[in-house]
Amino acid sequence: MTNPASPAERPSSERASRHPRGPAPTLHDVAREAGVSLATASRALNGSERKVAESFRERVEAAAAKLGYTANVSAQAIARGTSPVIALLVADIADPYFGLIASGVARGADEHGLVVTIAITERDQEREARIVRALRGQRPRGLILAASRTQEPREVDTAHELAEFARLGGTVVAFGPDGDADRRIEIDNRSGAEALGRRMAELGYRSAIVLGTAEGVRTSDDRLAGFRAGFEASGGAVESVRRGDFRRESGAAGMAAALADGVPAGTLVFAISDVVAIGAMSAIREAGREIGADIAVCGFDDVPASSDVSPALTTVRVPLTEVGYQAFRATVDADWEQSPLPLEVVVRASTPAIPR
Amino acid sequence: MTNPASPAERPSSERASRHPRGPAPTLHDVAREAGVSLATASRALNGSERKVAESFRERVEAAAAKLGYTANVSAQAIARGTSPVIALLVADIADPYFGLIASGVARGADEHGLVVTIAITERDQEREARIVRALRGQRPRGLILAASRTQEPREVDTAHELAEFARLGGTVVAFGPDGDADRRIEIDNRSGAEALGRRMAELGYRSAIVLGTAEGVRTSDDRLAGFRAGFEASGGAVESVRRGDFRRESGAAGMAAALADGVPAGTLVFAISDVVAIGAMSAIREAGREIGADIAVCGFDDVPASSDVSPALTTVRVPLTEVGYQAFRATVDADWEQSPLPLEVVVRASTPAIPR
DNA sequence: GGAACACGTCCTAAGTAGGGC
DNA sequence: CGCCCTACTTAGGACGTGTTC
Repeated sequence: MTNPASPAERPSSERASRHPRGPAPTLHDVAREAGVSLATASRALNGSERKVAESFRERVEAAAAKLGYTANVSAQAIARGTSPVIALLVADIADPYFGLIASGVARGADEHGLVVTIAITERDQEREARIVRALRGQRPRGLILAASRTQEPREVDTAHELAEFARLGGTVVAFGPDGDADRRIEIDNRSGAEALGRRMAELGYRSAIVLGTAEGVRTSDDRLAGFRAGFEASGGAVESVRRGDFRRESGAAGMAAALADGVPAGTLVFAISDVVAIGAMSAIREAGREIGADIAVCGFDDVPASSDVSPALTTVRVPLTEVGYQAFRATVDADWEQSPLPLEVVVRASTPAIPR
Repeated sequence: MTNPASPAERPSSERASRHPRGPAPTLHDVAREAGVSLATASRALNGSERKVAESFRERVEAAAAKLGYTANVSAQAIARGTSPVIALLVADIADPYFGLIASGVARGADEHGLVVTIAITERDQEREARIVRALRGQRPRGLILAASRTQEPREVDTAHELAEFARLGGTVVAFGPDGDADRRIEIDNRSGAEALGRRMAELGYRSAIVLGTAEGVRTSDDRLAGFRAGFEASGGAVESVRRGDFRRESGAAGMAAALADGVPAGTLVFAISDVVAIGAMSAIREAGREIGADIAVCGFDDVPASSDVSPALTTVRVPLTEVGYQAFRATVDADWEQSPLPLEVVVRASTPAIPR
């Protein structure tokens, strides 16, 4: 008789597989294989500061390799009281804005041997609360809230979840001025938009339409206020503000509505983000108008697509990958301080200078 | 004297926080608070099929809510022998191709109450092996390899890691014909590209330049072979193939090189992906040539940006979010079978019909 | 419904074997 | 010889759950 106590037959409903199934080798198995004690094996592989003689270490490592051993992270997490994961909450991972941020977070995590778990909030407060609560169960080292949210006090639910999360020793990093977070990543949307507004006025624009999101969303409010301040201080006037969300379709719809109401030539459209601006551009084109000399468009973020549309989109460059990387650092570095995140106005063909 | 045995002072190097730190409430705490046994609390909250009297369940739930209890996922993972996570490996999360796939995976995971951990392979075999190995420690339910890889047999390293992963009961889902995976998501790149090639020939194109990636990358090989078959069967000829990678810059560089060698008007450029095609378009524009009547361009994927560039890019639509969703299902459904993933040629302005 | 064990790891205490001084 | 120092071993508790009896 061979070893396995109860091989039994697998229920046929189980996934078919060409591989023989079996339990994962444990540290115990490795120790036995190497002929050392459990404690030594533990020290040799995932070791503390205590030293292990070279010959023993080699034996243990050889045994581990032979058995294909990998430490059970869950078990380590329980024993150590902390698990090597960073949770990242984004509104929509298919949006390049969040894709770039995620990219930066992932790079940092990789450098530190941490794992990134990602969740989609869809900018829904209730969903967000549910997710934070579920993620709390993972006992992550840190939680990065990248989805910009409303200015209004968060519903008690999420605030409570975040507080609870922090109480367990996790660091909460939020984008923007978030009262419930331990640390904040500040993108100076206001100044960036202000510089953009000034620059547009300098180019000769005097009348602008703004495509924003619902009032109360910080990112949108700041960009809008900044743009208005800069544009009006230099002689421009914001004619109207249309509200939508951060999606391309929202930009197209908002622009279409504006066009239906009539948009004089020489008008500038400022969209809250490049993605929205690109949606607006498609609406302008569909209406048979021209982008640039006829209707000018500018956005915010400098997403890669912005330099690929034509005419290329004028925007404010935000170093999003760097932003993500910093958010990660904020999560793990004890004495973290935000490095400056320089924003830069990038003028392209979508906003030609108006000849006087 | 208050309770805590050794409050001690925290080392000042520790992260500052406005929240009092403390251990997470455990099931034990909940049971004590509710005045029931541990087993009952466990059954009431994360319970198996066994019933718990309503009055007890209520008491337990009330206690849990009061204490802000959340089950420790790691502990559950150990006890149950499996953890509620799906690992997703992509080459580059900032690439919209993977962003869309990730979006579909995340949606599926959310529906099933699973967590998605994401890792970046950068299409580096060694990195991939390392990541799979590290992820194995998490004992995830499933592993999705979305990064297309080379056709050549994988280095022993990764193959072994994958086999080991499967042996522990995890399902490996790979894109393309991957011998080491339990399940495969097949995108019919060849047929799609063939249809595109035929269609381009029908539009009147007779001469094409192809921008591909290094030989051996399945996705690229299939698309290239399919395009060539369709295009040549209908009277076209592929003049040259330039190799790069899947990034925008690669498309720009490849196209710039081609332009330096001379590209006659009426030539069609087929790029291995939309992202590459968009890079090529920028190079064409920079060279002072016109996209469309002069040099036509088509791509593959139908990434959102493709309909936003102008002229809009002709391409093959791949339902990427659906692909991601299906990859997720393949991971959890016992009797999964791939549903058809229809590809569709989308002709836009970047490939105008050539008047004869 | 409860008591007790199992899951895989880390950690500590106490003991032991060997080497150099 | 006795001493200390080092690096091992054994034994067992702890972590928070799920799951027999």
